[in-house]
Amino acid sequence: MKELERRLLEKQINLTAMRLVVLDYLVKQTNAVSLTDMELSLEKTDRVTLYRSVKTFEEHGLVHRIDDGTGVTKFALCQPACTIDGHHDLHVHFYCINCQETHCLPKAQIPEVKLPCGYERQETSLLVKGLCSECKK
Amino acid sequence: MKELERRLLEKQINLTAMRLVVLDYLVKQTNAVSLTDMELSLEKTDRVTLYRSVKTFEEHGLVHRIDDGTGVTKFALCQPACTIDGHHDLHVHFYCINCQETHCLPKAQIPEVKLPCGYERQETSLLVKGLCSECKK
DNA sequence: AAACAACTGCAATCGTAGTGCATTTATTTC
DNA sequence: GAAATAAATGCACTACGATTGCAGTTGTTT
Ligand SMILES: [Mn+2]
Ligand SMILES: [Mn+2]
Ligand SMILES: [Zn+2]
Ligand SMILES: [Zn+2]
Repeated sequence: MKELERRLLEKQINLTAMRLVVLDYLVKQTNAVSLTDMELSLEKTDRVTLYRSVKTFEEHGLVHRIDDGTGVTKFALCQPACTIDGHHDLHVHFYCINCQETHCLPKAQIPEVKLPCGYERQETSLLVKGLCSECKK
Repeated sequence: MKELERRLLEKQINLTAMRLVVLDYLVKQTNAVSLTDMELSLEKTDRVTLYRSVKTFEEHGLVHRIDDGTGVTKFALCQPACTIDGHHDLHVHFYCINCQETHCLPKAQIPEVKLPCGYERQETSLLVKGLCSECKK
């Protein structure tokens, strides 16, 4: 439990019961989750509070949001490098069209992209859709 | 005008007045557009009909949809290679955080991504956010 | 011209994101 | 430790894009 608290404090996020519950849930996930996922798994939690908890986490560099093309935003824990000053992780995300799960692929870094002259890059996201290793079998 | 008709027939899309209007609009755009953009620009058009026209265009490989992270789907004409059998264009998309326009960057191809063992790629999308050449000046 | 298929337009629904505000809980100040 | 202040929470409600149902229209076929 101390581990969860440490993780919040490390990112300068005030401790609350709710946030500990949310973080506890997030660390147990093997794939990215939506607000609805959380809402269904964590009984007795208000969606808006979840929304704001995750938003706080995101602003402090504890979680990042993932747009997997489904129209529903997913969230997952960040790599340690992310701080309140910004997200500094550039990994690929994968959406399985069979099981419909969204995974972070931290080992697959997003390659540098050559932009046309005059364009300035600030963020890059790369999404691959296909079959995950489980569904491929 | 014949040009527009040819373009629809080429993709095996039946000709209708509405579809010609929509295509005419699309070919004049320099950036990706949302349904709302079309709705506002093309007076006297029903949003649902636009929705279905664009959907048909997409299914026949005439336009592709772009998820630029704003939560609103954008559309743009495809490169010629796309057919009813699928979209075969792998270019980068750019969202300008200043002018909020979304551009296709057909000259910036998406590099190949190494996936973890067992994953099968089917589609890839790469979005860069930043400042476009106009807004950078 | 009857029969059929494709297309269109209006109404209505769905689902997620987001805001406002009052209440509760935690922290600071005296 | 009580009052004042700030932060967090929960409920109600709004906003808006996506999508469906269905009836009416238009276009084709025989
Ligand atoms: Mn991730
Ligand atoms: Mn494009
Ligand atoms: Zn899968
Ligand atoms: Zn711009």
